[in-house]
Amino acid sequence: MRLTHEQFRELAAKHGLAVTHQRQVVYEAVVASHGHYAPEDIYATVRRRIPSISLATVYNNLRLFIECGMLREVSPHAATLLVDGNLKPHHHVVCSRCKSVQDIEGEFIDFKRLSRQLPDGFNLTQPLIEVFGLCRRCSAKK
Amino acid sequence: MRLTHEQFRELAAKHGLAVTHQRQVVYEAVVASHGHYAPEDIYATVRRRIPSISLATVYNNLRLFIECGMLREVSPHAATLLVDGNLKPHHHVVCSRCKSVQDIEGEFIDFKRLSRQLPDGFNLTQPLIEVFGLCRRCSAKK
DNA sequence: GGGTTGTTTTATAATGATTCTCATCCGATA
DNA sequence: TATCGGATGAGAATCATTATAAAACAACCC
Repeated sequence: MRLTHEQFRELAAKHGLAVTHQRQVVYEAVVASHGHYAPEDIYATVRRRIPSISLATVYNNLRLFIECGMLREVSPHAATLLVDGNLKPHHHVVCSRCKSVQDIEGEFIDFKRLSRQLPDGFNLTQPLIEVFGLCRRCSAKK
Repeated sequence: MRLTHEQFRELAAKHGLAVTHQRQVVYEAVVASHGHYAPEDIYATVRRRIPSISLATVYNNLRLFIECGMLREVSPHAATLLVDGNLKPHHHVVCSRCKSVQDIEGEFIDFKRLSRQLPDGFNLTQPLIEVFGLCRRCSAKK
C-alpha cells in the first residue's frame, strides 16, 4: 500500500498530528510491510528514502502512531521479563496501555476452530492465551 | 507455598538441574508469590534470605526454569518493540521459544464466556489475542 | 507570501534491562 | 576425600529505548 500525501494528511488530521515528511515515510514503511517489524527494521527501510533521519524520530513516531491507534503493537508488554508464579493452567488479560497483567480462567477458546487456523506444525501443548485491551483505570482516563 | 528441600530436589532431578541453595530460594520466591514479577523484584525478595546473591544468578536461574518449563513467562516475546503493519482485525500466534509471530484469523473465541471472566471494567473494544506455543521448527528441535 | 510560535527533528548522551566474562566456589560422583 | 564440571558473584559490556537541547520546520495569522 502506498499512501498519497493527501491520504496521509487526512489520517493525521483525524488524529490531530502535524504532517511531516518523516512521519509520512515512517507510517508508509510500516503499513506497506505486512509483517512484524522492530524499530531498527523500520529505520533501515526509511533511511533509503530519508538518509538523514534519526532513529529517535522513528521511535517517537512509532509510539505516537501506536498511541493514537494508527498502528498496532505486537505483544504490548512491559519492556521487562515477567515470571508467573501461578502454576495452575490459566490465561492472561493484559492492559495495552499500562501493561498490567491479571489472571483469568475459563473455557472461552474453541480449540477445534483454533486448530484449523494454526500454522502447519504449530504445537499447542500447553496453550497460553493473552487477551489485550484496556483495564478499568486506563479506560476511565480516556 | 513453601517447598521442602526434598520437593525441590525431586523437581530439579526431573529436569536435570543441579540443586543449589540459590536455585531453591529463587524458585521458591517465584512460586510463593502468586503474581507477575520482574527479575529485580525476585532479586529483592531473595536477597532477604541470601544477601550475597548476584542479580546475574537470578536472571540465569529464571531463564533456566522457564526453559525447562518449571515456570511460565508472561508475554513471551522478543525483548523489543514490534509494530504490526496489518490493519485488518486479526490475532497472533507466537512461538514461546523463537518468538516468531504469525497472523491468524477466524472466530475461535467465545466472547460471551470470555466477558464473564474479564476483570471488572476491562475494555475489550479492539480485542487482540495472542496464542502461545511452539512453532514447527522449534517443536522439531525438541 | 512573510513573520511568529510551538512542535518536530537531529545528534548524542543517558538510562535501564539483560547478558557476558572470568575468577572463584561448590555439588556430584567415585 | 579428591576431582571435575557446572554454578556463582562482581562488574563490565551490550542492546534497546528515552531524554536533552539546539536547529529546523509546520501551522497559523496577518
